Order: sequence, then C-alpha cells, then structure tokens
Amino acid sequence: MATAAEVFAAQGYNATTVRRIADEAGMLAGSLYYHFDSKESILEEILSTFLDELWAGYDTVLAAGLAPRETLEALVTESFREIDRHRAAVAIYQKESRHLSAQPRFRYLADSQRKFEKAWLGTLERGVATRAFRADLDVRLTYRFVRDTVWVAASWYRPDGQHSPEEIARQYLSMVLDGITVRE
Amino acid sequence: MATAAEVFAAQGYNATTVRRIADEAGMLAGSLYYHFDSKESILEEILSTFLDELWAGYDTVLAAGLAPRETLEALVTESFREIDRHRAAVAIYQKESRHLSAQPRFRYLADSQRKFEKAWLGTLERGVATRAFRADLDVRLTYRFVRDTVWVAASWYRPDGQHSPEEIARQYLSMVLDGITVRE
Amino acid sequence: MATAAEVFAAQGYNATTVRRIADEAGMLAGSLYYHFDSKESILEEILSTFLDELWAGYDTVLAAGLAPRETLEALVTESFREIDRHRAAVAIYQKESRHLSAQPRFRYLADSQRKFEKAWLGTLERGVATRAFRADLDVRLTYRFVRDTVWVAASWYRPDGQHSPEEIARQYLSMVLDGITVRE
Amino acid sequence: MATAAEVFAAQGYNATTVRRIADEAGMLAGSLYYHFDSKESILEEILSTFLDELWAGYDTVLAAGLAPRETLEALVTESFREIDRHRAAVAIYQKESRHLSAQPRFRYLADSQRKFEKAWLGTLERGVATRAFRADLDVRLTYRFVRDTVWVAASWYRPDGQHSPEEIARQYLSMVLDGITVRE
DNA sequence: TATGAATGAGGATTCATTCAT
DNA sequence: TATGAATGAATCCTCATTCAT
Repeated sequence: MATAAEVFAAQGYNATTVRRIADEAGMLAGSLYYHFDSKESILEEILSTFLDELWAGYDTVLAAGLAPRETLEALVTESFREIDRHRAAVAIYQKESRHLSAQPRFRYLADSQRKFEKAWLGTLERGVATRAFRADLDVRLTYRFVRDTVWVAASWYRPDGQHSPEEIARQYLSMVLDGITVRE
Repeated sequence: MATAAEVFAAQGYNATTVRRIADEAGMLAGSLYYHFDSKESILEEILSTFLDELWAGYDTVLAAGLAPRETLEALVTESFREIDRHRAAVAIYQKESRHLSAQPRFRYLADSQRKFEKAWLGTLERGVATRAFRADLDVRLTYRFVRDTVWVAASWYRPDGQHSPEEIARQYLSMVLDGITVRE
Repeated sequence: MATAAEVFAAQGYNATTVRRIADEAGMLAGSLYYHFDSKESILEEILSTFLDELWAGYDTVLAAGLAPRETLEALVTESFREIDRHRAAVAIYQKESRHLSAQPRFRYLADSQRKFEKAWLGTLERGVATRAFRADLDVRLTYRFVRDTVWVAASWYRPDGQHSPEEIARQYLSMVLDGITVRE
Repeated sequence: MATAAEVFAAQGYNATTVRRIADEAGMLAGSLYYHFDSKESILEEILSTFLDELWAGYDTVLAAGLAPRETLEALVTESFREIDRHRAAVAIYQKESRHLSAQPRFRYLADSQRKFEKAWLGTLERGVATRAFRADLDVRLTYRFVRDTVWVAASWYRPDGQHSPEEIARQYLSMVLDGITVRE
C-alpha cells in the first residue's frame, strides 16, 4: 500500500504498471492479486485511508468551536500535518481526483470535496461576518486560492526537509493573514 | 491541437487515447499521423507553444525594469492572462511536467522551470532587499506558495466565468500582498 | 466468424483462446479487436446469426397451418437443414447455452428456448388432441427426447457425409413416428 | 469429488476454478492438493468411477444372453439408472469427452466409446438379422439417435423429479420401439 | 489528406499449482 | 490436514503506430 502510493504519486496512476508496484514490493505482479482485487482497489484504499484520517482531524478542529481566524489556523496546520503523513496519497488525490470522481466507485471523493468546501468556505464567511477577515475580497476566490496552495504543497514537500509541517503552516498563515508587504 | 489539448487536460495524457483525439477532431486515428509524428509530439507542440508565449510575456515584464512589487504584480497578472489563453496547456503542464521533464525530449520543461524560478525568486529577493517585502518569511517557501497558487488556478478557471483574468490577479495580489485580516 | 465458430465448436468456448482464432484466421490476436469488441461478442454474433436464421425457417413452417404430424415432419426437416448450414453454431449452442443464458447479454437464448418449447410441445399436444399421436406417452418427456436427439446430431453430423439433411430427417422421423420394431 | 462433479457439470470443466471447488467443499484452494494431484486428476477420477460402474452394469446385461429387443430394453434401462446415480458425471462426460479423448491420459474414454458402440450397434444389427427390428432403417443412424437421446437426458434429468429412471426408460423404449403415431 | 485494416508490444488479470508453516 | 502467501504462465484486451489504397 505505502509502496503503491509512492509509485502512483511519482508516476501517475495510469502510467504506473502493476508490475512496477510488485517489483517495488518485492513480489511478482500476479501476487498482488492475492491482497487486492485490482489496481483500482489499491488506489481506492490509499485514498479512502487518507480521507478518513483527514476528516478525523478536521472534525476535531471543527468541533472545537473556535473563532474563524483560529479555525482557519487550525485547519491549515492540520492540513500540513496530513500532507506530512500522507504525502503520496495527497499527491495522488491532487492529480487524479477530478477524473476519478466521475466513477461511482469513487463517489466519496466528490462527497468529501463538498464537505471540504463547506468547512473552509464557511469558516471564511464567518470570518467576514465577524469582521475578522476583509469584506472586499471575493470569498469564493479566496477559498480557492487558500485551498490550492495548501494542497499543492504535497508536490514539493519532503518529510525529511528542513521545515516541519507546523513551521510551514505558520509561514503560510503569516503570508495569507498579514500579506508579504512590509508595513510601517 | 486545440482539441487534443482539451482532451489531454480533461483526462490526462496517458489516459487519453489517440483514437479519442481523432474522434473529437472528426477523423480516424490513423489519419492523425499525417499531421503529427506521434502522440508525444502533439503533447510537445502543445506545451512548447504555451511556454513560448508565456516567456514572450514574462520577458517583456522583466525587461521593463520595474520595482519588485510592480514586477510581482505584472508577473501575476501576466500569468493569469496566460491561463486565460492556454487553460488546457497549463492544466496539462501542471499534471505532466514533473514526470515528463525526465525525458530528453522535454528537457526544455526543466530549463523553463529554472528560468521561472530565477525570475520569481529573484523578484521576491529583490523585494526583501529593498524592504518592499517582509524579511521574516522564508523566501523560498513564499515563492512556492505564490507559484503554486497561480498555476493551479488553471484547474478551476473557466474562460467564460464571471471574473476576468485581471480581476482574479487583482484579488490574488491583494490577498498575498496585504493579507486577508482586517486591519484598523 | 466462420473460423471462430469452427474453433469454438471443436474446443469449447472457454478452452479456445483468442490467439487460436486469430491464427486460424491468418492474423494476430490484437487484430481481431478491430472487427469485434470482445471474445464474447464473437460468440454472441455467431449464436444470434444462427438463431435468426433458425427462426426464419421455423416461422415459415409454423405459419403454414399444417396438421400436427406434418408440422412435426417439417420442423424436424428444417432443423436438420439448419444443422447442415450452421453445424458449428449448433454445436456451440448445445454446449454453452445453459450457462450463457444466465448472463443478461445472452438473455435472448432463454427467450428463444421458450419459443422453441412452445412450438414443439404445442405441436405434440395438438397431435395428441387430434388423435394423430399416442395419448399414453408423457408429452413433455417425448418433447425432450425429440428435441435432444435432433440437436445433438450436430455433434456427429458432417456436411460432406453420405446422408443429406433431408435423408437424415426422413430416417429419424420414420423411427420416431413408427418405431423400430418390425410389425406384421 | 461429488462436490467437484456438481460444479464441473454446472459450469463446465474449464470454466470451473479450483478455488470454486474448494469453496464449495469448505476449504481453501491450496488444501485440495493434499487430496488430489491436479484439477485434471479430479476430473479423471470422476469420469473413471462413472465408467467403471457403467460397464459393470452393461457387462451384466450383455452376459445375460437375452434376445436383441430385450437386450436393448435392458441397456436403456440400465443407462437411465446410471444417469440417476451419476447425473453430474454423465453431464461432464457429454460436454468434455470429445476434446478430452485426444489426451493420452483420457485414452480410456475413447476405448469405452468403442466398446459402447460395439455393444449397442451389435444389438441393433442382431435385431435386424432376427427380424426383430426394421431392416429399412440405416442401423448406424439409428444407433446414433438412440445413443444421443439416452445420454443427453442427463442434461435435464433431476433425481428428485416426478419420473423414476425406470419410468423414463419405459416411455423412451415405447417411443423408439413402437413410434408415437396412433395405430388402429 | 483520409481510410481501414492490421501490427505487436505491453498491460491488467486469472488461475492452477507450490510450499513453508 | 489445512492455511496463506506466493508463483508464473497464460489470457483477454488496449493502443500507438504503420501502410497500402
């Protein structure tokens, strides 16, 4: 599973052969089918495992009843932690979710997407209402920018890099919340 | 070409069959080979056309000798304009460039990437030096955030949407430069 | 198609490889897929072609309004003619129809079976009613005997053998109608 | 063995997986190999057990020195009894014997076939010679008809049906010996 | 320019079989 | 006796590509 996730993330799902996964796992291609029904079911398990954990974290944050700004901070931090733990799965999700969510088997991807939007967009909107966040920005656009930046990080993040997930989250939040311009 | 780009963007390069492209173009698969050498060469032409135009725009901006902040604004605006004009190509680039740039044929992708980094990172660093941008942020991290957010926009941007590229750029810049927090 | 039918009949559908069919047809296995969607669709086309022709013949007989005995004679003769023309298809039908008719795609096999039973059993019952056929035999059992014997003939029939279909039909009818016992 | 025979009969030998047999027998596929050498040896044992019993019965009949008509009656009755006892094996035999008898391992199928033909054809010929059976029918054709009808019965016979094997034999013999036509 | 037919190299998957435990 | 994990050959099918017409 972890092996397969790495290969999928590195080469893309379609470009990855079952043989390659098996090689990497030290067995023959046919042997994989003792453990998995199909290539697709490997993918499914990777993604659903990731999403389950992601939502466990998100739900905790959302249930905490924090103010909008603190909620946003917590969501961002939690997201970078998930990227740290599931880098490969996140990368796969980024590349494949769009065309996968059309298939009935991957319906849950679209469901997750909707819940996700509700959580983030809701937080931003609450922030605008409580005058924590600026009202002159298009919330929907802001949501997209924030969402994308967080998740695309999976494409360059290296778990053994010089920045911890928390540090990355801190820097990112600082940029998004306060801007990069010097202020006197 | 345009047709192929759309299909590649929608389904991914590997998942797109030559037949599908031909169907969409109203001919048979074999007939494509009168116009192109191979599936890969279609991809190459799509990407290089896009990159050529992108660099024409960027080079103009960079040659203008603007201050860091104005350069950043111009680069972002130019980028969203390119997304508007080459949405499909940008989407393909996002998904495929990483594993393509390994091949000799697509060396130019890596070259472009390097030039790209030099232009953006350089601008940010100049900004820090001239005290236009904050010095307490990791520049490299900021670069990645900004770069990603701009380009991933290709995945949700719709040319006929309610926001013009310039408007999107304006909002994005406002967020990144000033932050989303309300300030008194 | 004819080639495939021969091979299916000789070796059984499951035991026949696509490669074998292609070999026999003088092409490569992959080339078959230009003409057919799948191995199964070859089978389907073979069987449906046969059944269509069979029913064209049967319907003519049934529409002629003959007396039961003459109807039976015509059905038997028509059947042996179909065996002569579609020997391979009939042999395949015999071996595979039972487990195929479970699949939705081959629903029409079961439909045909039902029409078939109605035609033959109906004729026998009419014959009993008009006192052309004996009333002391179980009609259903008789139907099965007659039906089976006719169609299993496909397994030994050779188109270039010494008996024409009509001659075989004549002998068979003579046996079934009059018995093999010498009568004084 | 009995389990395997049922599955082979229902789905065909080739279409039956070793795993399916094991499932049905309440064990894992690998465990079967403690009891059998191979899938083929299961098949062989099923068929040879059946043929041994069949010939025990036939030999008793043939050794009794009956007149042709009585011999025929006894053979038919004995056959339906065997179908009653070995329905699955007979069904398998019907479907698979042709292409199996090519293999050296299943030579005995062809041998049996020859002995079988000798017994039945011989009985019919003796009957023609003693003027018990009609001389105007092609004996060989009659043999095939009779043989087929008897054995194909395995495909529809249900041990718990409303007719005993003896009753089926009686009806069948009545049809073949006397014909289905009403006689005054 | 386009077609239709083929090619052939893979790719996912199946399955009888093996074997250490 | 049975299990679970693996093997590897074979199978169906896909698809980029070729080429005579």
